[in-house]
Amino acid sequence: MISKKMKYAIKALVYIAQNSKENSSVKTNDIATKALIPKKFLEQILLELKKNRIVNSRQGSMGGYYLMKKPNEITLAAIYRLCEGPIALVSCASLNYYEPCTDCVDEATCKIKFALIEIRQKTIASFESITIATLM
Amino acid sequence: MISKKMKYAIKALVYIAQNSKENSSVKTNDIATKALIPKKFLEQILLELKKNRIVNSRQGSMGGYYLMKKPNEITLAAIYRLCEGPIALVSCASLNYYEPCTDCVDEATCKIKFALIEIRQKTIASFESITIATLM
DNA sequence: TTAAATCCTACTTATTCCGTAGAATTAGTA
DNA sequence: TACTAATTCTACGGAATAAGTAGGATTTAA
Repeated sequence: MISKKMKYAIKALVYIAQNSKENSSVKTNDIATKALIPKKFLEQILLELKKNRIVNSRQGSMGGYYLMKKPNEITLAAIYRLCEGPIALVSCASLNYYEPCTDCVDEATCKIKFALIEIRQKTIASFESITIATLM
Repeated sequence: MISKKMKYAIKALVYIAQNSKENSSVKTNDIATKALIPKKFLEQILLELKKNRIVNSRQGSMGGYYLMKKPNEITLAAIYRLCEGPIALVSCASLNYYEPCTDCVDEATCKIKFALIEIRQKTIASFESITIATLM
């Protein structure tokens, strides 16, 4: 199960994608009330999305958030990595966040690792097939 | 990422599968030392696996644990549900543990839900393709 | 200058994770 | 019958994470 943080991130991105006319930005307040997300929590999430260059923002009274990529370029895989961490089920099967297991008997012959690498590949494929465009 | 509990459960089941001759059982102590799992933690995990009829046990000095199903009948999906809960990424997309979202704007038209149901199907398929037999 | 927005940091509260401890129970064996 | 070695059961505890809250600092359009 994903965290509320990730669910809110998805909902917020979908809302922004649906409600931004050209050159316009969407206010946190709007997103929070329309998409039913606690506002202060949403602020933090949007800041993190910004740090990861998925959205950008304008400050000030006409400010708000807008997407930095096209909706079909923002994949579930990217959002997942950002909110939940590695997609692999164990760190030793992760590509981007590889770490050896502390309790591994013999990594070279570990069949669990190889099986979980296969699972990772499939999961990445299905997470990359879903984008914000899919969800609008 | 899966919990240590689930990882230990997998390792323990593989060890039991590999080390049980006919009608023999495998001691917690053996599993713990050979598979590098904290013993007291392992005890709890095995008890839970027993409660879910994946293993069974004999008490007493010749006691220990043995599988209640064939290795190729124990799927990663079953172990996951037992250790981690629902496979679906959100509860409203879950088959066995369905619950409506508290923050849903309109469940009937929610595209996130439908997308995550698709993901669930694919995840279940890949989790069911791996069994203890695959990992021996 | 002011109102309205984002930005930043810290705090809180509850839950889950990862074990540890110790005693009770069971069963084989001398 | 007593001993021993195994599982079973229940509780406890520290650390980390989740899900927010709070309050102010900063920025910008009007």
